[in-house]
Order: sequence, then C-alpha cells, then structure tokens
Amino acid sequence: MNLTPLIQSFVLHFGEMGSHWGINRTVGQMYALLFVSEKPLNADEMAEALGFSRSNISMGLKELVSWRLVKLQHLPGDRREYYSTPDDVWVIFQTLAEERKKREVDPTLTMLRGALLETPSNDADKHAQARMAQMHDLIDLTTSWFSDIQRLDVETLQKLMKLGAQVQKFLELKQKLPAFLGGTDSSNSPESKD
Amino acid sequence: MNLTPLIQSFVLHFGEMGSHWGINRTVGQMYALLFVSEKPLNADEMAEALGFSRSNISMGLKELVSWRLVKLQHLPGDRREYYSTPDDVWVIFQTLAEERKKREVDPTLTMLRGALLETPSNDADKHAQARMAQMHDLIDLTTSWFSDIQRLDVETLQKLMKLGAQVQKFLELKQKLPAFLGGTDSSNSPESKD
DNA sequence: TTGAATTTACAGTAATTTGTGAAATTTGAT
DNA sequence: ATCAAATTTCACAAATTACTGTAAATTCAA
Repeated sequence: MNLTPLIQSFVLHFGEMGSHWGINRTVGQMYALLFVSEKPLNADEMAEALGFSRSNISMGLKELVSWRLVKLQHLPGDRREYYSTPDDVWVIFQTLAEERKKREVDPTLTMLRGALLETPSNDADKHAQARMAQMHDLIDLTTSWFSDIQRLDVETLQKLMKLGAQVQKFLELKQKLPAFLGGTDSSNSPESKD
Repeated sequence: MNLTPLIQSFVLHFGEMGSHWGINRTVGQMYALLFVSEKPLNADEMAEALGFSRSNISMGLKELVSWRLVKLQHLPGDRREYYSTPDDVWVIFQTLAEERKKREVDPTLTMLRGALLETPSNDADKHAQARMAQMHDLIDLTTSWFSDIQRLDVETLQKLMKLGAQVQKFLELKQKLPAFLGGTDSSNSPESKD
C-alpha cells in the first residue's frame, strides 16, 4: 500500500493520541487509516500498510468493532472481510460519545446509586454520602441531558451549537413566557437543589 | 485512618475506573479519598489510608494538581501540605472538561489544521484531506460551542440541561422570529454545510 | 465432505507503565 | 546559618499491557 506523508502523519498522530483516548497505539493507527481511506480495507492490506502483524490487526479490529467505530462488510466476489468507518462524522461522534458514556460513566452511576442506599456508619460516612449524592446528581443530569440531545437530528444539533451561548437569551425569554412550552415542565419551579 | 466499608468501596471503584479515564489506579484512589474526605489531608495520612508508599502519593498528587482537580493548602500551625478537592461539583466538572479538551482534543485540532494546509500529492491525499476537513469542522464547532457554554454560570447551565431536548422548540420559534436575537447571527442563512 | 482461504485464540516475549525505597533537595522554625 | 521535618527525584523491581508467530478454528466454494 505505502502511505503518503500526509496520511502517514495523520495515522501516526492518532497512534500517539490513542493512549490519551483509552485505546492503544496500534488501534489508534488502524482507526485513522480506515478513516481516511477511500475504500474499505481488509486485514491484510492494513497489516501491510501499518507494518503490524496480522493477528494484531485482528485484535484491534475486534476492539474497534466493539466500539461501533468501524463496520464490517463484504465485497462481492471476495470472501475476505472489509472494514470501514461510517461516512458521517456526526454519527461517529455520537457513537463515540454513547460508547464512552456506557463504559466510563454508567458503571460509576450504578456504584453511586448503590452507595447511597447504604446506611452510613458514622459522620465520615454521612459526609461521604452527601458528596456522592452531589456527584450522582451532576452525572445524572448531565447524562439525561445528553440522551435528550442525542435524540435531535444532526441538523438541529448543529444549529443549536452554532447558537452557542445565545441560548441564554432563550432561557430569559422562557422565564417571562413560561406558557409556550406546555405545562409538564417543572424546571422553573423553585424547589431546585440544596 | 482506616476507611469505612462505604468509603473504601467508593475509593476502590475510582481505582478500577481510573484506567478507563486515563489515570492510573492509585491516582484514582487518591482522588476519591480526597473527594469524600471531610477535611483536607496531608500526604502521610493518604499514604496510610490507602497503603501506598509516600513517594507514590507524591507523584499522584502532582498529577492531580496538574489537572487542577485537587488544590494545595496550608493549615495554620502545621507546615505540612494539605490537599482537598473543590467543593462545587460543577466547578470540578468544568475543570475536568477543560483539561481533557486541552490534552485530548486541542493537539488533534492543531494537527488537522496543519495537514489541511499541505498540498495533496494524489487522489488518496485529496480524499484524506476531505475527511480531515470534516473532522476538523466537527471538532471546531463542538469545542467552540463548549467554550461558549462554559461562559454561562452554573445556574443557567443547570436550567439549560433540565430543559433538555425542549430547546428544539426554541429553534423552531427562532426560525419564525429571527429578529429578537439581534442581527449578527448567521446560523439561519442557507449556506450551511456540504 | 473436503480443503484452501481466512479469521481467531493463545502462549510466549517484548515493551511499557506502575510502585517502591533510598538519597537528594527543599522548607521553615529556631 | 543550622537542623529537622517534609517533599521530591530517581534507579530499579514488579506488574501490566501490547505484540507476534503459530496453531486451532471457521468459513465457504467445489
């Protein structure tokens, strides 16, 4: 295959960053290669392009598939398995966010819920539980918001982001005109938090 | 010191999750211990509570301070250094997000900008650059939005999150009444994306 | 059903990361 | 300035993780 300098530097960068992102260097490079590739690649092509062993490629691909970051497909008349990344970068972004949530935050949320049900054994425990409750509520609100947002289509999401901090004006407006959003909303009622 | 079972399980969980979060087990435990502690702790107390060597604590603390996740303070009449986490979990969350952006996405954004300035050497390069441009634009929009949002105070941010997907209604409204947000906004104009 | 092509599992090794104790340095009270 | 308390650095050992080659398993065409 033989990569051009441009592609090579992109691939190497992803390899280096991989460790910061919780994947290893070779998996990072594999993803980068697929991301910029014009067509799906099979494992042998990737092994050759990156200079890794065939089995390493196999492991890495398995991991990337488990993250839903690469998809497997078959090309007509070729029994080998070909791999590629989704075309739409927004879809990629959402998949990444979902998977990270699932792996990196959901387990903690579950642990916190359990811990908050325990009976505190002393003052230190009481304080610890109060702190855990704060953490729980923050994560809960953030992840609920995230799954709300994720339901929006990409177009809408983009508009929202371009709007940026201007949403603040909307909140001010809403304060004045609470009616127009319908009745089941409770976010204006003054119970709020601690 | 001797941790209660409740606190111990919290601390151990953070240790295990640490690897998913890009910090190591001991650093994760240190952070958890400080997070639930009623008062600031010094390095010796932490070493004893967690059963780590004094030097390991020193290293870990240095890392946590570099992430701005723990702060150093001095207690009157005691020359040792005491450590604690910020009280407000929203501040913690924002700090974490800022630091992760700085370490995990800014370098990639920089690399992409550089790559997009290169002259493509062939069709493969042209395609790769197109892909990189998509990635760049996504990251750029997302991080700009993030720094916009970060300027909001915590109260407003909370309201916004509680609103969730209902912001969509605002966008619809805005479509109809583009005037009320003032003139410099271009997000409604139909140039949009590819 | 056979067998060639392909993928996967696994065991051994290499590389990297983590954690420790001892030595060196820094700090601040006297 | 001195000295003891406290912190940091560093070289090494231990543990973990990554990578390879080979062997086993699977797949699919004939």
